[in-house]
Amino acid sequence: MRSPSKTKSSTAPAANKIATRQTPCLKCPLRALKTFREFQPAELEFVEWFKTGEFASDEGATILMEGHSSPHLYTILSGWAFRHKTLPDGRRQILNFALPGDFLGLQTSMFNEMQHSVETLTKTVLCVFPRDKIWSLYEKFPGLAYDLTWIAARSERLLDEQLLSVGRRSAQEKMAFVLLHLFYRAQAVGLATGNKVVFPFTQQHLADSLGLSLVHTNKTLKALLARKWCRWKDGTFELVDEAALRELACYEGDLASLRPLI
Amino acid sequence: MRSPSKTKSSTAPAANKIATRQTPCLKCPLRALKTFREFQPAELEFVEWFKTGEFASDEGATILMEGHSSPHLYTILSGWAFRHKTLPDGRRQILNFALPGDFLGLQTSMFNEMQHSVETLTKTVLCVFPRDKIWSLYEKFPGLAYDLTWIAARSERLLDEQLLSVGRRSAQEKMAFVLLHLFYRAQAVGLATGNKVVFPFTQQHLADSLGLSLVHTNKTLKALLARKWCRWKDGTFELVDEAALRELACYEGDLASLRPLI
DNA sequence: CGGGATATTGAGTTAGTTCAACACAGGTGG
DNA sequence: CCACCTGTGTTGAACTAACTCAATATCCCG
Repeated sequence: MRSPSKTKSSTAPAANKIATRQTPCLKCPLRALKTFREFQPAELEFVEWFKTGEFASDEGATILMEGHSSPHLYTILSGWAFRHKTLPDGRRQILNFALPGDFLGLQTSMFNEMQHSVETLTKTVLCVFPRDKIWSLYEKFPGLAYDLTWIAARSERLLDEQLLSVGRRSAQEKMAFVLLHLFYRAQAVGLATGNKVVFPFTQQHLADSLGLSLVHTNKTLKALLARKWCRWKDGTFELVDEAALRELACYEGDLASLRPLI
Repeated sequence: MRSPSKTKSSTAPAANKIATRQTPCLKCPLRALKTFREFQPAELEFVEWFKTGEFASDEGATILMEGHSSPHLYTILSGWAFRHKTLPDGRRQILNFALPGDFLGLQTSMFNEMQHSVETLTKTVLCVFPRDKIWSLYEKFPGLAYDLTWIAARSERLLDEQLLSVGRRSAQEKMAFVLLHLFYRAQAVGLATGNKVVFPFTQQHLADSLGLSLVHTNKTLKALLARKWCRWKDGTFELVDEAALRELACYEGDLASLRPLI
């Protein structure tokens, strides 16, 4: 049996929280991105009403916890986070990473209890929505309801891809795949500068995401970087030979279609 | 690199199809099960209208194909199927299994193109819904719209669990987990007789689901069966020591909550 | 009877794991 | 300012879970 990955979540449950209202949805910087679909004025007004505040969190904070429920749903306004599950002995699997524009806690509103945790990788600002208002969304704004289903279906799609990766790709392929995938996603929300993106996660996070041990993740990463198709130094990832990486990763879809932002 | 699992889908794309209307939703045998929530008369009437027919398929038939789109959504009325993805060189990952009451093809209605395939394991009867009618569901029946999101969130949950399994459980744990999981799901839709269920899949399917090779799957299964906590002979699975299996599998949730049936 | 799909088993190989040591950076308290 | 600590990254060595290859046994079906 594999030994648990002994990751200490550096900070204890969420520090510094601010619940002040700051960014009006109308001026949400994410809406400007061409990644997101445009809203009707009425929809926007509703979302404005739906949003009850913002939540600023430190890095390494646990936003939602496995086995607990939460009265809130969240959208990431800025920052990175990740969803994960752990086995009783501590082995951890990162399910996926969450970037600005991503929705968190849909399970909360559907099932009451979360079966995974969410932890931040950076300082993060979240838009907060009360789950008890969600029903009025379904009643009054079928377009937004459709969007919610769309969002859930999209996560499912990402998970499918991740599952294929963890189950059937070799370590090197997995590595190439995840780096490329995260690069594309970051790029889609405007986090890329040319072919560079700041990656806020550690090798331990990659290991837990890919289902590999830390040591082997390190060796695999080294081997991949030695190919010179990408660089990763001082927290910054740089894509050099996209085609070569895609080939290695068996990367097919682009997953970067137009999406809603609730 | 692992070699592709050379699985030949026995039958070519779907054989014998019958598109006659047979089971009125009102008398749907699945609705009788306590697993599914009750519908309002108006909802039922709508679903009746939404459903355009039934589709009877042979075993081993491909219902939906990766990279293609489909004008239909499906619900399984009877039979087993599975969703899967493949890499260019043929390595296959089974994403999950689908049982009666499960919804297929939500991705079709949200994204146009499927990124996974769906294949039957047994003779299967599917309820057919045209995707172009789905919008009226959102407009007129928020309750059903909510259900659709619920269904998508549930699949996500199952995938989370599956991902944890493939990424972090040992072969033996994976095996125990998947058998237990499928037993529970089959039981929930009335396919169990006492502690026995007919499992229609082969070891190759298990291998592709767990991310293991066929040979190792066989050896792992043998070793598990040698523990006498369950039996599997002539296609019938029998649960003997549930507690022991759960312990081995690190099985936690039950995933068998009340659900909608569209 | 022959062919195809499935299950089984043994033997050798390898990808990935575990253990252990060390290097480096940043942060803290004396 | 230094000593110390903790989180992160690196590397080598030994081990093992899982893989590949290959052969054989069944069974079902036409």
